[in-house]
Amino acid sequence: MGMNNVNASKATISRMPAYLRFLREEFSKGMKYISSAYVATEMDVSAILVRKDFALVSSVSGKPRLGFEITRLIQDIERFLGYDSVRNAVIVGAGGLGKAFLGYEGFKKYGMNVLAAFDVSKEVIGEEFFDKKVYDVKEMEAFIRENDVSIGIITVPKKFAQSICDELVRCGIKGVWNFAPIQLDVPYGVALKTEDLASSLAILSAKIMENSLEQ
Amino acid sequence: MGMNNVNASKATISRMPAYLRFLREEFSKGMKYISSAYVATEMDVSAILVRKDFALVSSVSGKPRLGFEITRLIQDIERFLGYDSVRNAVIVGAGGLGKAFLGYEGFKKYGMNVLAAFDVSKEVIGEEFFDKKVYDVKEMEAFIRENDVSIGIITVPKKFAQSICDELVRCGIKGVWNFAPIQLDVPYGVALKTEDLASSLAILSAKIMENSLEQ
DNA sequence: TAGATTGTTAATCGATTAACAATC
DNA sequence: TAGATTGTTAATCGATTAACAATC
Repeated sequence: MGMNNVNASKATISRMPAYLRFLREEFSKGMKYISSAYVATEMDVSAILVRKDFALVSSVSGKPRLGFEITRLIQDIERFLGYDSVRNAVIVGAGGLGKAFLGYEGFKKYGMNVLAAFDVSKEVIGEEFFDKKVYDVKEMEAFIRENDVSIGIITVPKKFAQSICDELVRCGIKGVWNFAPIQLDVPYGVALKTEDLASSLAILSAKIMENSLEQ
Repeated sequence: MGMNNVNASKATISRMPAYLRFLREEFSKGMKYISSAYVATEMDVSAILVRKDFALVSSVSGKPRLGFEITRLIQDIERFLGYDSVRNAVIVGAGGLGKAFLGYEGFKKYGMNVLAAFDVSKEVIGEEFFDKKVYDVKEMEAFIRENDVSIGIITVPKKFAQSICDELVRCGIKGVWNFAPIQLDVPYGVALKTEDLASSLAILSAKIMENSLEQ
């Protein structure tokens, strides 16, 4: 199930979804083969890096003069990313962000199936958003165990984030995707990925500053 | 205005907001001085890296045996990140994610002031979310120029993202923060940061896979 | 064939870590 | 003073790029 080559670097892994999107689009335009140089110019990476990345995930090599067979690449990347075996996920915190994620169809394309949301507020418990229901957090453990849920998405206010995280871990979750602006502790063996908007914004601001200095 | 040292690496910049959050919290607990070793263990980075990072943003050095003066560090990081001069931003696309961002108070703490949202749908134009109004996209240029808006946040469906981005650039925006799952083109001199959820999810999945192999 | 494009090996670049002297 | 902690210089590690032979 899922990713084959665990030896791929973090950097390589993080580029894969973008390659996949690009390749799917080119394929839908009727392209059959694609060169690393073409991918490189369109995607702002070097051609050598593209070849290295493709070599890492693909079982077949590209053909000199022709390039890489797009359908094959798509298959290989999909399998590499584990999109062939969708993971179940739940959202904890049905606030603005939680609701937005409930309605985001795209996750399915990324190998993740969001089943439901959980919250403590009576105002949202029982409501449905985009055909997905919000349950009482008390029902979370049963739900997770019954539905083979492996990912917990945390979209609660930061002061509740650690305790919700602990609860998810206790329920046997395999990975926590944290959107609260706080550093969480998870035990060894549980995967954690925190989205830090402040960090991204800092990078953007730095780029803006850099540009303004150049002019 | 804003960031001082442009020589800081991307990696260093992206760690700064997390340091800042941590230092603010320790300060609120009554701490006056802090050692790199303490920051390191609490934040899962090495102590040497903490010292290197601090040295890069701070005008004063730490004191042997005592550590770093927290208030001073906080000031220095805030100035480094440009939090002393807040940037104005607008959101384009008042869907689920756009609305969630309108309601997110945290951006102000990160040096960004979201003024309003824009959309094409008559259903949302004129509405208010968390005291912030949704305007017709047609009014965007005037608004951006009148209110000194430097950041455009794109939360529209991906098929509209590039044209909205072009429009923002035409309005003189300095930086684009893109949440649509698509690679955008911006001209030289305009900063771009794309949040790629698929990419983050791929990293999380990879970690989960890695863990499952170890057991 | 000639030429475009691949895959591989070595070099470079950037970021992190190790070692250790300096200092309060 | 002794010891904790800093800042700096060198070493290592990881990722990207350059060079180039292989090949269809």
